[in-house]
Amino acid sequence: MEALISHFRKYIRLDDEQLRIIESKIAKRKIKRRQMILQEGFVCKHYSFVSQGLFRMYGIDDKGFEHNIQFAAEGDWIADLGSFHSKKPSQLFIEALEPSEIIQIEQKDLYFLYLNILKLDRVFKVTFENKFIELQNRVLQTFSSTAEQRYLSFLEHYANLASRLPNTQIASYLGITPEFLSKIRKNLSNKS
Amino acid sequence: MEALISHFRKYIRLDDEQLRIIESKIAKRKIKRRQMILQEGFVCKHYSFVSQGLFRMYGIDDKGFEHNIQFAAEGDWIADLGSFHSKKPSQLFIEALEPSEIIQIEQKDLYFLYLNILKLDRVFKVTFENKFIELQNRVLQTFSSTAEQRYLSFLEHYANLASRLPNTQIASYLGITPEFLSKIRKNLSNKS
DNA sequence: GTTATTTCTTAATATAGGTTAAGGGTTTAT
DNA sequence: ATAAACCCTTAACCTATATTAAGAAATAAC
Repeated sequence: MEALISHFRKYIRLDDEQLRIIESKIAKRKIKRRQMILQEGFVCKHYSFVSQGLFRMYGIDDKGFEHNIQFAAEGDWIADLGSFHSKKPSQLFIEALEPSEIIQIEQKDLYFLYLNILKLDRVFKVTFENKFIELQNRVLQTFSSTAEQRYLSFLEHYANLASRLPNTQIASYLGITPEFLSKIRKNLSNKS
Repeated sequence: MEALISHFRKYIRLDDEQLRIIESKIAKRKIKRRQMILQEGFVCKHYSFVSQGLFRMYGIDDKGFEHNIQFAAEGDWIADLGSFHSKKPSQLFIEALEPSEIIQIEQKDLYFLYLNILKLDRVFKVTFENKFIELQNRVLQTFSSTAEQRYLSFLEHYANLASRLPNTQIASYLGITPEFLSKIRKNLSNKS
């Protein structure tokens, strides 16, 4: 659980009593490669903090194609926030791409923590604000750059992830097919 | 200033002293149609709360084309959050599409308010979380639907905005050209 | 109320990226 | 160690959307 506690401590100070409360509300889980922690049609019941491993969140379109909307590695939170708060069935899947370990908080427990440790609002305010900024850049880039530019920018910006992900998964995140990514990679290697 | 105060009161209770502090840190401004409140190359120095009117935030690509990344109408916040917090020059523009009125908070004042009215963290946590959910849906939709489906979904979901915006602006938000939107609209009217 | 500016539409042509299909390479699980 | 599953690449053909250009319609400014 240390990973989560030190995550919180980046933003706020916590006394022993507060630590005790937090620890009583969280649970550690080991997740196997390929295992889903959320499936379409189910309500997203947990926030999951990744202490080890790698996940993807994706949706499936009319034609059955998957579209990655987010990856989450060590130090990231992952959940379908819409489903979590509305308690409506999710349209998304969250799957482990590597053997992983997560720390989970249930909805009622998170609300309890928000009420009893007011500073947690700050932690999550900052987290959501940063994620929003990141996503907004992604939207702008999607509309204003070619697939090749987006691929290069992904490699540069997420070098760590890129080396752990199959190209298939990167292509899906970039909004292109694996075949087209392959063409891009060939072009790039010819250039240099 | 009432608009902003009642916005805060949707989320938290504020006593008279807190109201006084907030009111001392905010400023009302009238903005003309076409006026920019942020331009590329400048640091975004304010959070702006729209009490009246309509804005768009956009970026410009290599070829000089504009891409709308967000609209903001009554009750919305608008700012380049990345530039605001990092104090680095923005790559974005924020322009009034209608004669408008905004309530602005400067960076140091917002930080002061965060320190002195802790519950504001909750207000902005919820705001950012909701904006994040919305944006994530937009990303998924961008990759998994055709332009026609996205247009229909925009009309349905943002009926209010749609009726106030020229199609040019909607097209830019959807990531397509005005010409192609025109073709889509023709197709739709033939269908029905 | 007129004029200037912006917005919308149409149509012909062009292109980034998708689809299909198939073979070879790599991982993974046992 | 081996079989099974997955992943990557290539190539020919296809499609959604872009580009260019130009006129008509609507809106804003004076």
